[in-house]
Amino acid sequence: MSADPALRREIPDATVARLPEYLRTLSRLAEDGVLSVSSEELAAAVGVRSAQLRKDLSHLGSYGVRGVGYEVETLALEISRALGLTEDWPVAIVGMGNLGRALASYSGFVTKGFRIVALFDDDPALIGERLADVAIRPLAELDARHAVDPISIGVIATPAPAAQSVCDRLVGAGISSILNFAPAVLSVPAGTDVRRVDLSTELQILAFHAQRKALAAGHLGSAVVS
Amino acid sequence: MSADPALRREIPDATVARLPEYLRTLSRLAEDGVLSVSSEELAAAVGVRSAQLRKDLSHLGSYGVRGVGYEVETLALEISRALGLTEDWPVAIVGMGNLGRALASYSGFVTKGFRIVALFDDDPALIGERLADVAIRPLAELDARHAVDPISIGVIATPAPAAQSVCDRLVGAGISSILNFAPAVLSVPAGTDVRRVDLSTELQILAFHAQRKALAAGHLGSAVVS
DNA sequence: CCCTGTGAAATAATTCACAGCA
DNA sequence: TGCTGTGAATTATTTCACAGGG
Repeated sequence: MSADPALRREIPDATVARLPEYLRTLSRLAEDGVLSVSSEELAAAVGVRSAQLRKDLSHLGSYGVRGVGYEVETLALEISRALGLTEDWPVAIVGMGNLGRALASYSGFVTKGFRIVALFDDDPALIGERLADVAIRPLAELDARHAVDPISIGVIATPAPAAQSVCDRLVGAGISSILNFAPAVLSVPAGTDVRRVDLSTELQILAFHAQRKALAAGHLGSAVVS
Repeated sequence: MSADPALRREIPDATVARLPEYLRTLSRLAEDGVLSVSSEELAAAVGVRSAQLRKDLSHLGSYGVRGVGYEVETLALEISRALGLTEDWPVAIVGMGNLGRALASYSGFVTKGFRIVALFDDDPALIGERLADVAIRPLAELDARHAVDPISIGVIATPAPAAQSVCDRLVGAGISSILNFAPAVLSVPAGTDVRRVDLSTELQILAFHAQRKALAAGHLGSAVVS
């Protein structure tokens, strides 16, 4: 009589950000033949505290068994459902350079419910090449392709200068969920959801931590001169 | 008489996570010839609130001018310094498939103070090939390479099955900062800093938002049946 | 004035600690 | 008994709102 708790209640952003990680670890456990895990075990495998894991999962509903733990298969399915991965998400990737190719063959894309249905690039030398069973087509065919068989998510993997114009084409075709790997900030009309992945952000944060460690360890800062 | 405020005080993680984005936007403004910005303008360009921007920057020190704003160049330099990007970070990339190649040529790596000094892959067909002015070498040469000219950060861009053994080699060579793009959770000794980038996480979060929007808009969940 | 930098207030996220069920 | 699920306490982050310098 009521919809999925995962969809009714507000799930905190911080929790949503961790769900993919839980799902990934559960998938690994399932591959290893593990049938059941306690919050303590799963939390350790993921690298969070068990209380946080339980609190996070409580936002999706009650899928554990008191005194026992969680059934791996069931929990993985419920997290998938909460994330929307049980729906069909036809994905198009634009830009078939090294990054686009890496994404097209990235195991996490294919195994997690995303269906790569179209690959676009305007380089004539690449047109017709097949990757992951999909032929590369020129971007001019986007609208026709979208009309025949709608695309839910567009992934931009072009160099930065092309990103905005590609984005405009995607939006123009009616695609409102866009994942942008190009190092460019895109402007889009309201109602379009753009997320950007910057491959160097984590490297910069790693440098920050390395610097702190170096300072704490040996040569303490530039000056503790009196 | 005291070290850099950026390095003395504790900078909140949430702030550190946003600094690369501020820096990127400032770089773009600098390219466009903008000399000065107010917190209001910069915050709008980045997509955060001006109060948050000012609070974040206050953790690094006082680099603004009251009544005027921030000098773009100066602020970019101070953020770079806080992140440790004014230090030299020699980076090695292991795994020269599509992802490794994409990373080697990723503009964000090179322009943000990271120096790619070594590329490794064990595929004999790739040995000797040059990318971004660096020749691909077999991983067996890691220790020798590290001894001659130390590597600060190792980037793993191999398929998942190879990731743990590559990681062990990096750690064995004495590299304690590792960025892992392989879809695998790595175990490392204490003192090693590993950060993982999962290319599908953001796609999953995008699907989550798309699902919510779909539910809110039209067909409201599976049941609001009385 | 205008805009920064920052205490104080409000909100969000995490952790604790235990009630309650299998 | 063992472990989940969750209120309550704690801690972190964000936002407000304004003092104060240029």
